Amino acid sequence: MIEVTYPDKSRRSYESGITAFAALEDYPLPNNRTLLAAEVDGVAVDLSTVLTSDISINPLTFDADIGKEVYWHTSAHILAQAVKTVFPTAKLAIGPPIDAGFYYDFGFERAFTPEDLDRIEGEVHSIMKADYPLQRMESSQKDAIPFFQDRDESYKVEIIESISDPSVSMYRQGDFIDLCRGPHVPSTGRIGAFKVLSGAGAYWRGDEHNPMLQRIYGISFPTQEELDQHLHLLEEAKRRDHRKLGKELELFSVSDETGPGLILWHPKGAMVRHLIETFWREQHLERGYELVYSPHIARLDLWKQSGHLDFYQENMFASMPVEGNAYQLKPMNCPFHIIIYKSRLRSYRDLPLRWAELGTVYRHERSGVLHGLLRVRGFTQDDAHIFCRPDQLADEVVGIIEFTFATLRRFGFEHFETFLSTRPEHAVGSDEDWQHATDSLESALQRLDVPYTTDPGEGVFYGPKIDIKIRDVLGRAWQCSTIQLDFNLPQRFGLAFTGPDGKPHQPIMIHRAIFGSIERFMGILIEHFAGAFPTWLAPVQVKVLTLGETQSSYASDLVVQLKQQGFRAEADLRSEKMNLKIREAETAKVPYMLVVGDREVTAGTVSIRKRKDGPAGTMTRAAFIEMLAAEMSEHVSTSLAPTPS
RNA sequence: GCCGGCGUAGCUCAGUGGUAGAGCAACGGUUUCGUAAACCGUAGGUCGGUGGUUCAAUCCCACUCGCCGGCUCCA
Repeated sequence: MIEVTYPDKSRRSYESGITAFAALEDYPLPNNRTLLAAEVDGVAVDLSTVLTSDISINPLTFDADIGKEVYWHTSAHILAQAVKTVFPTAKLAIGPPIDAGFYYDFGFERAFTPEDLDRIEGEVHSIMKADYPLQRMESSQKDAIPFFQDRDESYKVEIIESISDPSVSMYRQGDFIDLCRGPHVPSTGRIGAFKVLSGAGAYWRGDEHNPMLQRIYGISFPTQEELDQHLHLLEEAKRRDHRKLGKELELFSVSDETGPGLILWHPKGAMVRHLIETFWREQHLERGYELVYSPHIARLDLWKQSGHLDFYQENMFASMPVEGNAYQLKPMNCPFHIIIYKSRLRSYRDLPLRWAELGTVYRHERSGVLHGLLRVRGFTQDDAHIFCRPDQLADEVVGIIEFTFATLRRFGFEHFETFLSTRPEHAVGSDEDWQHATDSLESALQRLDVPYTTDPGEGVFYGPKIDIKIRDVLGRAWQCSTIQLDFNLPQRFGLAFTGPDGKPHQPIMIHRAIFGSIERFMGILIEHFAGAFPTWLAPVQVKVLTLGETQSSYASDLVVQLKQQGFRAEADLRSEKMNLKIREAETAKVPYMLVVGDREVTAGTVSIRKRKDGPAGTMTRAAFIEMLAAEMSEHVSTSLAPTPS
């Protein structure tokens, strides 16, 4: 007899040799989900797995992350089976689940066309309908290699040869057999709704020296409704694309004539950026930072000393000769702040020093990776460097984390994921330094009750770090904020402060950014708000719309009054119909439209229309200004909010 | 950088081996209008660039520039 423990802590005894399915058969599942697989002592397994000892078991459905992985992994196998049916010469590579869906890579002599994908999807549906059971088969490497050699599956052979375990597993569904660790759902009919999304090129094992494979992306869900919902989300993301909105709302552009990855900020986008930067500067001053500025180029020697020339050169633009000396366009701001630090002797009493700069840097990104505002070649980091004593480190990190979350919340983000990355294999700095630094980061997170995930070995070579990802309104995660400790640069530049003992000590350097890059953050903001910025960030907050010529002077006067109060207002005095003026103001995502006709002029009022909500009543000019000021003060620091009259 | 797709008016797009069209925008006029597109007219393009094939290229070919989707996630 064996004892099985369930997630609700209940226990049952069974004859040894029952399957996971039998143990879970009548266990209640939430949300009317189908049982897909099981987790036995924390390991995901097939439902057909035989249980022979005391274990704890957990049913896996689509609602669990691991359940989704299993589901999508099986879906990838179905995709592969379909491709092999339609194109028998395609070679199987790999087919893992990803964040949303899965892909499968194939070696094939040409790219798959949309027509190919349609045919493949048709075959996928008949495989689902056939409801083939997925059957696990164990094999030795010795047997598996010739098996896949016979089938001309050279990638699979290569994979088997790289596996250290002498035994491997394969899965069969119908006449399709794939090397696979598993687990899988019991049969192909368990997949409810399936969509082949797109094809793309991808290198074998992600290495550009390897052959290019043909990747097919897909997604599947238990129900058609969930699939439709997901496809709708993809459409929504497309609708919010910051590149599209950036053009429509005249925020920014990129021009062939200036070069790829270099952003031109148009007046409206520049206004939003100005508001963000002003807010940023004020917040830093309030929190005990000082502002610094540094030049865009520096002697190449500086970059030799910093080490960037050794380990970062491929991302740097080529240096330029100036009167016999080589100068370098900066890819980073840190060396400049370090030189400022070194400009005089520093006492332990001077620390911490917190220096912030909106520093514009230039990096040579490969042409294929450029993407709107999200991946560019010239961008402005909201950079800060903190120089502190080891005993100040934990408090500093706490301050930075608080500052970061407070700032991101101001921009409408509410969901975050925090990661702590520890020492990688190759690193500078002593074990004690790493230990102290990592402990400080960890204790700061714990003091603030921030939930976090540890990524062992994922730190940068010069120090451990905390990364914070934000989730936007569509649930997409974006990495923006980072807090990185650095043992390397202080050492390279010989930074020191004089301690109470009169001796020199090495300060700890913290690099940190909240937005990461202003360009990228604005791209994320545009998508998060779908271009409809909250009032405090809207480039135009109020548009006064006149019905006819007779209200022109009233409207112009009103705009002047609003501007005097610090609001961003414009008037539309054209002899156009009200419907058109409203349409254009709505399209431009202006938060407040003030309709002005003879009635309003006579009464000294404005008729308010709120963006998306429609007409919102009539009030006096003074009342409207007061309302607007009240709304602003809720969202903005004092100096950005206009004073109510 | 690599694979695939794409590049036609300011924007969104149609089109053909015989040197190009629509809607919107712009401009001129008419209209003075109450909560998401009034009407008429005018102008606007060496069809991304360079070279080649051809009697003839926006169309076919090569190169080049740019844009889009991808290129860690080890079965």
